[in-house]
Order: sequence, then C-alpha cells, then structure tokens
Amino acid sequence: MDQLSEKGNITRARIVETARELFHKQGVRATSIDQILETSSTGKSQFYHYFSSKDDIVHEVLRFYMRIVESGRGPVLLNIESWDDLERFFYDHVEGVRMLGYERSCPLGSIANELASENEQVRVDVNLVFGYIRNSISGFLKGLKSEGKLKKSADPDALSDFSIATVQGALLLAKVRKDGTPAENTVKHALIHLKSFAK
Amino acid sequence: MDQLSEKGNITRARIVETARELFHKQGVRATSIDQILETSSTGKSQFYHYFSSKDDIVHEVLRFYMRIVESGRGPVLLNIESWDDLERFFYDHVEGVRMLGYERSCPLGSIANELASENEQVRVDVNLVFGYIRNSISGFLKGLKSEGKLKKSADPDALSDFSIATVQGALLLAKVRKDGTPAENTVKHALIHLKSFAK
DNA sequence: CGAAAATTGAACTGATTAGTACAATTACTG
DNA sequence: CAGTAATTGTACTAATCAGTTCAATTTTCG
Repeated sequence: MDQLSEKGNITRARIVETARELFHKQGVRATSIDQILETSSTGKSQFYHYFSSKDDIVHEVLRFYMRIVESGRGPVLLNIESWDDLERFFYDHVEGVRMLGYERSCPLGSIANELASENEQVRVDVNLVFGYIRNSISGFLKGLKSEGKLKKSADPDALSDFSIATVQGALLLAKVRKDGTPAENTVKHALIHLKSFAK
Repeated sequence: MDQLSEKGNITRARIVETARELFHKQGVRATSIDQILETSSTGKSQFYHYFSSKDDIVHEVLRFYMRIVESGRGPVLLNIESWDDLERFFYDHVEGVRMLGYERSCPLGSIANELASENEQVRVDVNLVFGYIRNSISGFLKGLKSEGKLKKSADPDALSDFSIATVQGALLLAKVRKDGTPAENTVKHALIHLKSFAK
C-alpha cells in the first residue's frame, strides 16, 4: 500500500463507511464488492488499491468499530462509572435498533454470527471490541466492590459477560419480533438483576 | 409437486437434513445449492423436483425445526413444568453448543440474524418457533402465579422474552469467545434472576 | 405385463461473484 | 517545470451462483 494522501484517505474512509453500513443492513455475504463501490461511487481499481480482499475490508470495518469504541465517539456510552451509566449502556443499544426500525441487530454480533466460525480474524476482531466493553463494565463493578458497595458474592467478570449477552440477545429478539418491547423487557430485567448485587 | 413416494420422501428428507446442518454450520448464504447436493449425494433435478428455490428450502428447514420443537423430539426440553425443567432448558442449550466446539450459535437465531431483515418469511418462521418456546416458559410461570408460587410483580411474558434473549446472547457469546464459560455464567445469572420471583 | 406417474442424471444458461491488468490521470515535490 | 508517486477508469477473467431443459430410468398399480 502506498502512502495515502488526504484525498486517498477520504476515498478510503468513504469505502469503509459504505461497507460498514451495508454489512450492518444486509450482512457481509449479502454485500458484494460491486455494491459497495456503486453505493460509494467508487471504482474497482480504487477498492483494490486500498484493500487487498473482501476479508480485508471486513477486518477494516471491525477495526473501525474498535476505534469508535475506544475513542468514546460511538452512539453508546461505554465509559461506565455509575449505575446510571450502566443503565444508559443497555438502553442506548435498544434505542439504536429502534431508530433503525428493528430491522437490524448489533452490527458486531451480526458479523460475528455470520463469519466467526469460518474466519478466525473476524472472531478475534469482535472479541477485541467485546473485551473492551467487558472491561468497562467489570471495571465499574470491581470499583464498586472495592468500595464495599457491591455484595461479595458478585462476580464482576461473570456479570459483564451476562450484560453483553443480554444486550446481544435483546437486539436479536427485537429484530425477529420487529418490536422493541421484548428487548426493553430483557434489558430491564438484566438491570434489575445487576442492581440486586448493589448494597 | 407430485405425490411423494416413500423413496421420494427419503430423498427429500435427506436434502432437508443436509441443508439444515450446512445452514447451521456455515450460514445460509455461505451454503450453495450445489454444496447441499454434493454433500447429500443428490442431483440438481431432484432438488428442484422437491423444492422450488433456495428460499423454499430455507423455509422447509425452519418448518423442520418447528416440527421438532412441537413434537418434543429435539435436544432441548421444551415442555417446562418445573424450575428444574427451566434450568434444563437453559443448560441444554449451552451443552448443545459445547458439543459442537463452540463453533456455532443457535441455528434459528443465526438464520434469523442473517436473513430476517430481507426475508419476511424467515422472520415469521423463526418467530413461530420462538413463540412456541415463549408460550412454554410463560405457561409455566403463569401456572406458578395462579398457584401463588410466584410474586405478583413477575410478568411471565416479559420473563419469557428475557429467557429467550439470554439464551440467544449466551450462545452467540460462546461462539465469539470459543468458550462456554461466559454462556454458563449468563444462563446461571438468568436463572438466579428468574428464581428470585419464586416465593 | 404395460401404461402412467414419480424420480433421477447430465448438460446447459445467463447472471453475478471476487479479483486482475493496465493505461490514463491527478497531485506532490524538488 | 519536470519527474515521480498516488489515484482512478475501463475492460477483462475465471469461477461460481441459482435455476432450466429434457430425456432416461425406476416405481406403482390396474
């Protein structure tokens, strides 16, 4: 790959953003490179100038999500420092799929579900993002525990995995039902359970 | 479609079973009809004799799951009449993905996640199965409630959706982590929460 | 048996796929 | 301004895709 000029960076970013949107909307395998190029008004030579393969752009889309999450610029608050923050973490996700008409689930969960068994890089990439979120939640819970504000029986790591899993399941259920109610009920009960460990 | 002879039924069932396995293993879009035919040692004319399209066999695979669930012949106990049954419902799912090396999530959730937004029939089909499971769990909880064995604040329908979502999320997380521990923790905490409504 | 119906094999089509080749053009830099 | 590097447009390939055609074979049943 050559050094990128400002113009090159813009083109590259436009391709990544278009791919990200299409992967979320319809899945990776349902999205052809030609469709990414047509939607982003880009030529094929440009695509293969910036990316080496379809697997490569999937990887770049996942790295994009990782940067979003790390930088805190995403639509979901991930810097969790209070019970209110944790509550917002859950409800931001439900609100996110509501805005999209309950026609999509989690963009990361979808890609992982579609490709993780056949593409180890995808599994690792998604794991990195999930791991970051896991650390964010468990860090909050561990902090509470050290302050004596969480029951000793509470396992922060296990409760973090529980949180991520319930969000993933809630978003999938919203998509299957095309209705936010089951997802809202799911995260509501997940929060009740988590807060039951507070003291 | 002509009337099916016994031989025809066997061929048809072989195709459905092969498609079901491949869809679960690698996804629907990653599975070509040619691969289904090669794996099941069947010719293409046979496939289009018994099924009208790829969408059609996806539908038939989902109907197969529905029959499995209704008949109680599946690997997961769905006739839930006690807390032990409900506990088994959760752990059967985790055990199911453990047996497959944590390389797959829920076969229905996977197909729904991949296709529900673009194929309404798929969404409806998966909803039928999820609805059956939902009724099974909420029926048990409603029974408890009428016997005064469940807190009045408990909402059986909401808790059923919570149960289905946590299972879906747990299985996805197991696949992403290639490890059963987060899924076990998830269903363990889901059960603790559900049982907190018992009295 | 013998005819009708069900089942199957093999070759084919047209569209779409990921990826390549290569020349043309634009932008940067000394 | 001249040369070099970055960027882009067009045309292409070989493989694979879902689906079709049609004749051959097997099974069923009076």
